[in-house]
Amino acid sequence: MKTYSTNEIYSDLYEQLINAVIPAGSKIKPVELQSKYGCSTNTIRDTLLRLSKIGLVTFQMQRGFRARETSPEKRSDIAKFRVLLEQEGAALSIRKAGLDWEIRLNTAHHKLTHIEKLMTKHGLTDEHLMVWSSAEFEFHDALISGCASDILIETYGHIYAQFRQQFVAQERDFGPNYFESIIQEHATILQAALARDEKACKQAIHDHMKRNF
Amino acid sequence: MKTYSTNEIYSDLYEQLINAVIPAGSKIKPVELQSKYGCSTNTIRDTLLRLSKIGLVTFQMQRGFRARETSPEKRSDIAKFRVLLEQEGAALSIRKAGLDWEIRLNTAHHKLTHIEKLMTKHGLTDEHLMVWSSAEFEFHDALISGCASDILIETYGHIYAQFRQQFVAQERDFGPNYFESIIQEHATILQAALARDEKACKQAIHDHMKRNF
DNA sequence: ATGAATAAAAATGTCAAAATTTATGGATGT
DNA sequence: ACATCCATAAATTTTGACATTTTTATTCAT
Repeated sequence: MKTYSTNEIYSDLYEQLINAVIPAGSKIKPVELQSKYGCSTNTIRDTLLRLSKIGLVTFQMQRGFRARETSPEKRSDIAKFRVLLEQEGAALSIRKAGLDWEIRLNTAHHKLTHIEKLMTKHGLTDEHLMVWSSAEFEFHDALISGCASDILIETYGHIYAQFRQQFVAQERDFGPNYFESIIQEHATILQAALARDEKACKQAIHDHMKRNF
Repeated sequence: MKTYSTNEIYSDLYEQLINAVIPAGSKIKPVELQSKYGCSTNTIRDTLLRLSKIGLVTFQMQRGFRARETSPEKRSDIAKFRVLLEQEGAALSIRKAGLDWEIRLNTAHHKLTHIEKLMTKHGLTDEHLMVWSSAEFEFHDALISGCASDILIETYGHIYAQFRQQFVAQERDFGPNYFESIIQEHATILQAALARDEKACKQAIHDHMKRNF
């Protein structure tokens, strides 16, 4: 049986929360995870406190931990907030960032479309979805990476994680035309960003997310 | 000697971080706090992990805790980000909120000016500064409280705390005309908000903070 | 002197168990 | 049937000891 280092426990729980293996809103009891990870309850507690920093886990004194709850209102809320941050980050990047930002963004987009095309062809395995998931984050992260605001980037990371947690939970029709739309939307965002068109980029970000409002 | 409950330890450390009694960037060692609070090092660790959620404390595996660092760039960064969130929160409130929001805001402003006038008269004791500090937060919090976005309000709270931590640290001339300007700025924000003038309100928020950019 | 290597000290992380608090289920009385 | 109380079980928090890692101080060779 596999043994886990503390960092691996963190990553593993992170993945499970992001992918709703631990469903949003469900209670998380250190005692139950102890045996799986082969460590003390205290180590689990420690890890869960660290996960509560990014907001994937909520914590209340004397009543332990929960995977952050979800509801239609909360999903809408987080989607709108994500748009706000991403629009601002992208606009600042367009205004301030240089060539290396363009390259970073282009690279991330290239990787992303590569995977997305694979997925439209072969359908979506769990493994593909995992890779896509991180490529998608890297693209959006690259988009705002030239904004020169550490706190915005940090916060965006948290919000993106919560967004994933909330939306992966609910079933969606990942039909073939779903990914085709997504591919188009990402391309539009990229184009506007590289053209240094602030307004168009904000619009494209909004359009990309509006199905989640 | 006073004994501390865990929640009191949390609050006490919170205050010390906000008011730079624990200076920004300094190391925080559980062993040293243990004796003061009469508990085990582990309880301190637990509390510090919880404080790291709001960003007052940074944590790195194997190298413990620090009060979040500060620098001119970081102060500028956090001030601008605070403006972004507050502008958005205020604009949404203006658009969506009703009478109870107006009352809440008005009440908070009334309390705030009351204290600010006291301070211009009698100079500023540490105790006054403490009261002012929380009244100032309550005003700004009330301003965005009608935005109907829990995640925005939650995030704003964290950012406001970090803002305090970073700016209280550095000396400022709290001269008599400092507070007079502040009083005027708060009044301008209030007016614009109650007049439901989104643009003017955003401008007033920007002007209120721009000395910190 | 300078810097790498090493030893000593300090700080941090992990554990298992005890103490505390909260949740659960059943008996009692209305 | 319904609520209240109590006893029991379960979960959470705290502790103090121990293992590991990092930091600091010292030695040694260049």
